[in-house]
Amino acid sequence: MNTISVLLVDDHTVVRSGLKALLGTQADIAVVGEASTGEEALEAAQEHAPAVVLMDLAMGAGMDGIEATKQLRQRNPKQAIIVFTTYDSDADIVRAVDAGAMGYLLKDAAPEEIFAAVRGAVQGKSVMSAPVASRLFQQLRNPDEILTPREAELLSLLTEGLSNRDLGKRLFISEATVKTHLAHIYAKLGVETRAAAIATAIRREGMR
Amino acid sequence: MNTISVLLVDDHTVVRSGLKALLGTQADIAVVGEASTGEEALEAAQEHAPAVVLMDLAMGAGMDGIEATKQLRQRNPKQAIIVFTTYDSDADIVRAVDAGAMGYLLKDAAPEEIFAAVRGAVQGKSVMSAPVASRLFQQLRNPDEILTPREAELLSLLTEGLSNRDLGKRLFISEATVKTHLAHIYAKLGVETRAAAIATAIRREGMR
DNA sequence: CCCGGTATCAGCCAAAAGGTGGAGAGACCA
DNA sequence: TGGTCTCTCCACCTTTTGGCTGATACCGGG
Repeated sequence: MNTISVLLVDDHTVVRSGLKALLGTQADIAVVGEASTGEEALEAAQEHAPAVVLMDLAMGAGMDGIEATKQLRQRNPKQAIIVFTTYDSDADIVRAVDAGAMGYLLKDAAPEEIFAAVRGAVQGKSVMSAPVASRLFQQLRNPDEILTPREAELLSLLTEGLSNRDLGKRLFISEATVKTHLAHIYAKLGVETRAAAIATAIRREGMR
Repeated sequence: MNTISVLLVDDHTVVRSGLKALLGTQADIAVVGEASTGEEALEAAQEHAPAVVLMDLAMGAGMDGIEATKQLRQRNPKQAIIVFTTYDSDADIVRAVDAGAMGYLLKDAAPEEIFAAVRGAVQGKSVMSAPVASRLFQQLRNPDEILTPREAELLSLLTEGLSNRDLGKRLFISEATVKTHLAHIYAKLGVETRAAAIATAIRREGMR
């Protein structure tokens, strides 16, 4: 069996060395490079031609993991990329899949899960952590919850704490229209108040 | 020079092994134990009597890092504990200091920073990452913004999207009292609506 | 060509939230 | 002991939100 070459992309030193140590225990897996930013990842991929890229989404500065994933796939459509990140937000999962990620692991994944994901990726298999799979499933099962572009725009402004009047001014629509959109958003999110909408929006689009 | 014994507490396998590898490069530092939950941390500290504990705040399940820190200090007031976590939230920093943490590092800290923190901790020195220090400074400079315990409690429930009535029921106080607290919170946070309060609260207490 | 989805707007009414001002009780500290 | 902080509560009033119903207009697919 060929050994699988892996490129690590993460801005946290400890995470990189942890992954390296972990993957080093496997005879058929070898870390051939590391990068701490999206830009470095592109260079390193060019240089080492890794079979699999383990990619963090949140990079301290510069190009983020999603963008790096897109560009890597653009340059080499066969490149296998596994997202390896801390939080599982609906938005990130969808964006990662769109960008062309083969798998989506959370950082608290068990070592076996990580090994399986790396081995699966070279065979074209998708592996993802259970919570991620569950969320993806939810997304597919609840198409009701997908907001229209306008609604999403409004929701995003809503999380800034704006009032209906301000939302109207900002979007050049009447307060009545704002209320209509909000009612739809509440229904889709399954909440009754703007407070709850903001809470779910911020939490699901990003963290925890 | 004596070698410094260190206990690692983090629910992420990769973070633990990364730290272990990193600290292993230093002749005067030795990892004597690992724990993935607060409960395990207490046991391990009892068993290994480490000079320094590196503690993650967010533990997947069970006792969190703050609570574990408190209890460790209670059992051994001289125990040096360094918080080592991903995000730097104002609330967490204050709570960690209250709980008795000696230092506060972010996970993207440079290796040298981590070594310095460990070495400093055994000498009673506090070391913290620059962003953390900056936030602490802000806290001290803006005492207006520090919420009372009750207000903080209310704010945290507020971010769940509860109504005033529900807040009252949950905290066993009248709706009038809820409104009073909210008015104070708004003033301290510099916002005018609950929506904005939730937005700032969630954003500042936790995530980027 | 009609239908479903989207985006826009209106009016009405009830409920919730916010602003103002005041007040009493307990804790803590100088 | 007097002052300050915190937590609790009240009344009154205005503004904001949310629920409901209904309407117009555009667009794209069947």
